[in-house]
Amino acid sequence: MSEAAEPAADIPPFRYTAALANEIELRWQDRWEERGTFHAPNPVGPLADPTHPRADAEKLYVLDMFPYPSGAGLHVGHPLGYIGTDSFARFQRMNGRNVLHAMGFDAFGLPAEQYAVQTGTHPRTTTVANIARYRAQLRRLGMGHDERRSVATIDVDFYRWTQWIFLQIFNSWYDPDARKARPIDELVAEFTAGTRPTPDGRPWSELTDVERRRIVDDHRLAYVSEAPVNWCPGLGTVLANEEVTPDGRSDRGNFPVFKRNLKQWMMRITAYGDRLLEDLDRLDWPEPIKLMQRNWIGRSTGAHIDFATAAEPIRVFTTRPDTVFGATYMVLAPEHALVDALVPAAWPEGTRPAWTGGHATPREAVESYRKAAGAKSDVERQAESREKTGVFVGAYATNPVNGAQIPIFIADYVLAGYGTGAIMAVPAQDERDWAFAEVFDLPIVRTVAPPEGFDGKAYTGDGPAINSARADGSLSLDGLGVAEAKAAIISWLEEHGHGAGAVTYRLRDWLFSRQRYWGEPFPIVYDANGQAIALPESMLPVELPEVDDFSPRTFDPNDADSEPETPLSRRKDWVEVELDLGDGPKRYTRETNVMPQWAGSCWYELRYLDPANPDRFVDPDNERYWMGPRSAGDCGGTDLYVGGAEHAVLHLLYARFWHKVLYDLGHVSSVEPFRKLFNQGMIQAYAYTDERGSYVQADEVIERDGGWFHGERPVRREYGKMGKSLRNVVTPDDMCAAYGADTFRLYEMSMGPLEVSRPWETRAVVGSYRFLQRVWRALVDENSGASRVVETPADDETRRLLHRTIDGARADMEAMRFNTAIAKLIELTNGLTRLSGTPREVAEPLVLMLAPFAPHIAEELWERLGHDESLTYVPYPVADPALLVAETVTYPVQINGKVRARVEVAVDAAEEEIRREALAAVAGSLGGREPRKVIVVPGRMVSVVA
RNA sequence: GCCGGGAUGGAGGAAUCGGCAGACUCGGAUGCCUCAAAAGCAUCUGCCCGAAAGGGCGUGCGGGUUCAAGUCCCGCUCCCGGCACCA
Repeated sequence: MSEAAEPAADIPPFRYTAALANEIELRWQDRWEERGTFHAPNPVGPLADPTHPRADAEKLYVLDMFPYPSGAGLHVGHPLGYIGTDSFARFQRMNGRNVLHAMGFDAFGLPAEQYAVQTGTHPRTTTVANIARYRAQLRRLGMGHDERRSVATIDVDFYRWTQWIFLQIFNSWYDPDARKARPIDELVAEFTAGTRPTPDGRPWSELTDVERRRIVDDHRLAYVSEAPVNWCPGLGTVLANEEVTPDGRSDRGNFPVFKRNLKQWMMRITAYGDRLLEDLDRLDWPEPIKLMQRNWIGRSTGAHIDFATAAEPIRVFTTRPDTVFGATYMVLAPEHALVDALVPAAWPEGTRPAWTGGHATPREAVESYRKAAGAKSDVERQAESREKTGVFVGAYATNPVNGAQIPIFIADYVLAGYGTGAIMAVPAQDERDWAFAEVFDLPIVRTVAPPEGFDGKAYTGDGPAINSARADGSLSLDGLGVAEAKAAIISWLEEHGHGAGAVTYRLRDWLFSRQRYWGEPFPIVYDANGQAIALPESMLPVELPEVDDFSPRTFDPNDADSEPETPLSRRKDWVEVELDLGDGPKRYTRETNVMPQWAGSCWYELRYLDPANPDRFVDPDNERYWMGPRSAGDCGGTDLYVGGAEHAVLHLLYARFWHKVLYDLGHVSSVEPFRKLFNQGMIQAYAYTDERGSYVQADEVIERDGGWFHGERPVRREYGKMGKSLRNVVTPDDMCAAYGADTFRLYEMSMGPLEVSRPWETRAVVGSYRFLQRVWRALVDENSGASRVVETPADDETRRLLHRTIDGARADMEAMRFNTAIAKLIELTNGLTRLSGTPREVAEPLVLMLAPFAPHIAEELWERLGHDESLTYVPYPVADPALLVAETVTYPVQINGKVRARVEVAVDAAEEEIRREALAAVAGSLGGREPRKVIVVPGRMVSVVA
């Protein structure tokens, strides 16, 4: 029988127990809140405070990726990054910085909406409750957040500015000559003045209003366009690729999914491709993340080449125009617009049976192949990457450089969305083309000589061009390297009107509308002509209206031609409005899509700076102070941004894009939103399944005899996420109850480097608890509660240990190596246990160094040391350099790489003396022989070669 | 398949610039305290041989460079993350 709830009677009354920790923690959390301890003063506006001790200090903006407040609350994995940033922020406050650290909530999103569809509970109700829970949990962990700045994306005062930023983007165009976004009015002015030609060359004055409107809309950074999506009539929604199963059905409900075009709002992020790419060089981000963004943007240089056909010419993009003499066939994406015009009535004379797919006519073959390709999801098209499929369309194209007639195929390894959706196939220099050529027995002509001994198939490397000359001698690339050959062929193509040098990107424009309820409404109405019109700023916010039913209208699951009807579209009284937009009252209909969840996370870091500003999304002075460039050439942005690597591409790219638009339009002074990025690892956990494959409660599993058991039954262990369904969740609340928040924080920071993922292990938490107990015991007598701090100076050894600790801990803290900083604090503390009392000159710096990790116990001990004020703004200890230098150095002496002896010599000993001492120490091992070589590395070691 | 990252004791990890591998913590062992247990404290704890002294081996695997390699180079294996066959 265990009566664990009752503390044993003989525990000393003043021991640091979980109960005492909880009492201390709740008290200090109240005190911090009352005193506004973590309020960071702004330069201007309601949060300005010239009397604040850090009002004139150097600033530091520390940012976490804000969470989506899920119904399950936090588990121990979530706060890892938050504890890291809080520890860093607290350290930097002690270094005199004015630190801004706040936490908001990314609160629009699908889970609350789906819950609402199921239960009828308004997503706002659920979300607001979840946010309250998250706030309470974070407060309980002792986060030093400025709670005045805690915003949520669902707040009307927040999303009115999300809408405002949308309007800025809508009312802008990208000027490629200026390389920046400019107000759309300036474009109109240029057209009107005739300084910018219209697309078809007609004078602006001769165009109708609708024509003008169309030209302008084609330039906007936010625009409406047909975009291919996964339309699921059975659910009435568009699905993400990951929600579509490999056989083309919906994950939820198993309905058919159709890939088809729908009218969608798009953002012209591709206009910023080059700047998003170039400015990566100015960011202090992990190289792997930058590389992922570079690959995602995927800028490639090459050429467009036009291949003549019986119909219109086929334009291809290629990065290897130098290999055009080796183009022996062409491949179009099955969806390519030109395919229908190319297909003849019958197979041409001599068409090989293998090319027809067994069909009687090209039309049949094409349609059958398209159907098969259309039914495949993108995932499946990838999975089948090895087995090349395709079909001849029955037509030929002319290779412009040598006049060769080359067959045209369609194949799903060519994607409609990249480049021009068509390729010239050069099997000798491209592996996929080689594989396809092998399947269809197509000719292979090498145009780059592979190196001697090359026995592979396609050769993609550099080498002299071969077989690359026109018969009439007017063009020859032979002998040129790849780079020179590219330059030569591009100028030939340009001269003869067959093509031109070109750049393409992998990056595509951003699909920005969602056919859902729980998101920001667009500040857009449509007029009688169906033209999108931006609402004026004065009509913001467009509030999300209440609806009876949160689900979209569903259709017959097989009705591929159905059109989405969003929840908002059913509120006819909201959709139909009469407005005066400057030309008298008229009737309009509102946009009934909502924005994607990304919208709020694209700019929330700016709102933290000025959360209550009613006039602007952020005051320019506040933005410049917290995020502005620090020097010429600096890109500005937050000083630190911590979050998981799963956002490496989408969120971080979208947020950079919005920020750059705001910069171009003069609304912010920083070029980039996040100057420095740090990717924290994930806390993972073991889960256990029994013989039936059901999960068993993980904390009831015991390890014995090299296996795992739940009761008497053996269970299997798997490693991965923490989750309710896996029955392995451990919450911070559990840890606070068992040990207190300080122990929990300290443990998370000491488990390993912040950037590394690692398994959670509850039984190891006690190590951090014991450490805090030892610190407490060093300063407080457990039996009497009296101070154990003595005013006598520390002995020399203890003092040197202290200063080595300060020196090392400070360096570790600067570099966010919290685990090794904590190890050093433990060593210092362990060095105090042999003393009968703890000298104040050691106790005070120890408490201060502990404070970033375990702020509550540190505040409590600091108060017991006789200080009235919180230690939040007390300077972090500084080491005395004189005490860091040892008097002697112990040199290991190696013979042939193995340590055979050690010698201790004075720190300033001459090399000759070290050498003499070392040789004397290993004389026995050498047996009188002369060493062949002796290497003395000052301060390190001596190496003898026998 | 491609791209990126990683692999160190029973476990998490340390070694920051090529210079003593295993700091610190968990777990384990032994002892002190205790009627007993818990808690706490102390000592030990990479593997193998050995009673010990001592010796040998050792940072995923195989090579290489070097007086010296966890660290650098070449070739593999496995694990984790990302992916849009990107021409």
